[in-house]
Amino acid sequence: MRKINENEIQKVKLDDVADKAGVSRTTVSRVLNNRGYISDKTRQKVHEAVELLNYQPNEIARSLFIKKTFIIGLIFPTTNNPFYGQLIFHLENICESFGYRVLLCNSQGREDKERNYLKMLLRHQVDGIIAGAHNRGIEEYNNQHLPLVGIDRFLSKNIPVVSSDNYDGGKKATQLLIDKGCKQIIHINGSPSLETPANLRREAYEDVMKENEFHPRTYIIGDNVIEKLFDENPNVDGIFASDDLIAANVIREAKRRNRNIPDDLKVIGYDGTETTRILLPELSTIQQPVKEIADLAIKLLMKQINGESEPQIEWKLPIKLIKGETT
Amino acid sequence: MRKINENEIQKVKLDDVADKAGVSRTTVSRVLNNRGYISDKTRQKVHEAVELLNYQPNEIARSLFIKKTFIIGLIFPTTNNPFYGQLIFHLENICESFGYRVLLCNSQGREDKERNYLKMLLRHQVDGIIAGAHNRGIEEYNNQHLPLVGIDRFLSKNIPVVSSDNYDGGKKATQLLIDKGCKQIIHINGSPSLETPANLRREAYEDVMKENEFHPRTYIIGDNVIEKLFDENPNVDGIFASDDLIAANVIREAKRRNRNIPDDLKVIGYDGTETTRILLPELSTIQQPVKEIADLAIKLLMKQINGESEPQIEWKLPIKLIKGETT
DNA sequence: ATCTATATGTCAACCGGTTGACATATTCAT
DNA sequence: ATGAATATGTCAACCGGTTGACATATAGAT
Repeated sequence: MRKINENEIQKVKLDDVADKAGVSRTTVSRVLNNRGYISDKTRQKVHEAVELLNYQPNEIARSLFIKKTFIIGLIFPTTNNPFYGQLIFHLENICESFGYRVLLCNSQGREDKERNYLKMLLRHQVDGIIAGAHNRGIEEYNNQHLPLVGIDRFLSKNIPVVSSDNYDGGKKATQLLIDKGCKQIIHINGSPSLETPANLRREAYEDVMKENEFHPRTYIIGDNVIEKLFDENPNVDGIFASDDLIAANVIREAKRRNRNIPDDLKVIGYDGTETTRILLPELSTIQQPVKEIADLAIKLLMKQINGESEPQIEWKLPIKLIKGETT
Repeated sequence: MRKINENEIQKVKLDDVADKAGVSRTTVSRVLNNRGYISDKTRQKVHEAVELLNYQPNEIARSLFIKKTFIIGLIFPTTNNPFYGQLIFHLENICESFGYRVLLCNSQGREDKERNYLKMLLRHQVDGIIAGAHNRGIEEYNNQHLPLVGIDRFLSKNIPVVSSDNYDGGKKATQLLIDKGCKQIIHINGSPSLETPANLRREAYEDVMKENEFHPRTYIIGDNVIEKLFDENPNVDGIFASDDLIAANVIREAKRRNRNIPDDLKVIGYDGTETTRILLPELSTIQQPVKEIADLAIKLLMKQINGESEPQIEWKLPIKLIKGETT
């Protein structure tokens, strides 16, 4: 560090290292990037100077020239949710192992925020984006030739989507309730207007119900849905919630109404995150392969970044049925 | 977008806009940044060109010149934890409202990772860092004159630390167990070698215990601590866990041993995150003011970024005792 | 001694913006 | 008509790296 004048402290830059080592700027850059012929003596002088000055290359300057930032944008509703928290953890982790860093965007399910984040990421020249936000109709996703992968979320018809096998999950959840003898099974799901593969959970639920000659009934998440559900269906004896938090709310409401779980009412959720397994281990649920989803998403993104082609658009990973004490 | 040759597609740049609008590069920059005198006619021409070409300024180039990236680095153990997930959500959110973006780093409690992340953030020229990672002795935190704020974590003696009132939390938790009639109360905590204000939870526990003429006993988190705790203390009737996930594990083990909660054994946790409140609402806990912590941390960071001085180093925010069914 | 191949290093343009210094045009007062 | 003030815009240097083109030195071959 070198003082220019009071208060202003200049960061060490390449030229300082070059001066110290008694070589040119280029030589230092060559040494640091291992390019061209450099004698051991020079190499060492440079490394000593770098060490001595504690030089940290300015990635911004580097990025500008090489037109690559090694930054991936992540757009998800919120880290304050066990599923996304766990997913983002793995995504960040894997990115890091590939030498990429991660700009985090919590879109909070708001289309305007998502759009702004997308623009911001483009201005920041990110090398790719992984999005699992919950909005549709962001046309910006289409006309960018930017590496992009969706998680549980259709972004545009040519953009790969990675998700768990939602249909199978919905099927297994519903089947479990039926096998356990439930007669009136209700499903709680997010709005079907969101174009997400998670809608397949509902589809599977309806298919299985019909196959077994039951009448499917789905409630859409919203204010007081759970209370309404219980009020309108006093005899409900099986509930398939499309995520574990909803399932937890169902359980709470059931307790409030003195419904005994699993005797009077069986409940199964969806996600099976680590946090849920710890906080609510008795919950039956469909566990998503979160790490595998993250792995695949990054793999597909890296392929795009490296210009390799990949025709497959939809990717489904196997889920796992966890039978707990709530069924 | 303008094709240079096959496959390569050049992003629209300032010069393209200038050409389109029939003015110079400077003029476009002036219009976009509202500097100097620009006639309405010129201004409009430029805006039209920007619109037409869908121009997105390259923030990398801009950052390089103005020496400011509007990026804040966040270093925390993992988003896959309800407390950090919620905290990071708020931090990102508030940053966004100030026009800053966030580079996320999951240090996983590993000192080497934390150190590497720190270096990476410096190379990326972040404007500031908020760290709540769980290691000590990262000397790099000291000699950087970089805006820095710790959350629940001492980084260096001049770096502000924001935390909840851990002493008060520990006191209230312990006192509650005593008030409820517990005679043998045990505390489970992280390693005291981590220099975190969270150690005050333990200190308060010990102080309150002694005041009440009880013998304090603390177990450090590790393999099978909980089983060991029960094995070694068959008569334990109160457990104060230093976070809610541990409390949940305690509850699970207690059930396995057919200990009735709260009759035979009372349990209280710490954190009281939204996720815990949903998944395990019956848990008694000390709730941290997560959003307020985030607010204050960002406020302190912004002060540093703007060069304002702030003598206070330690900041404590009030916690809230939530009495649930486990006590 | 001359020529070529191999090492080693320097120069200067470039990435895409920003901005101080400067040039020109227009308006207004004297 | 002249000078000063105001309006409008251009030029070129700069941010801190990277890299192709080029210069020089040394070694080895003929």
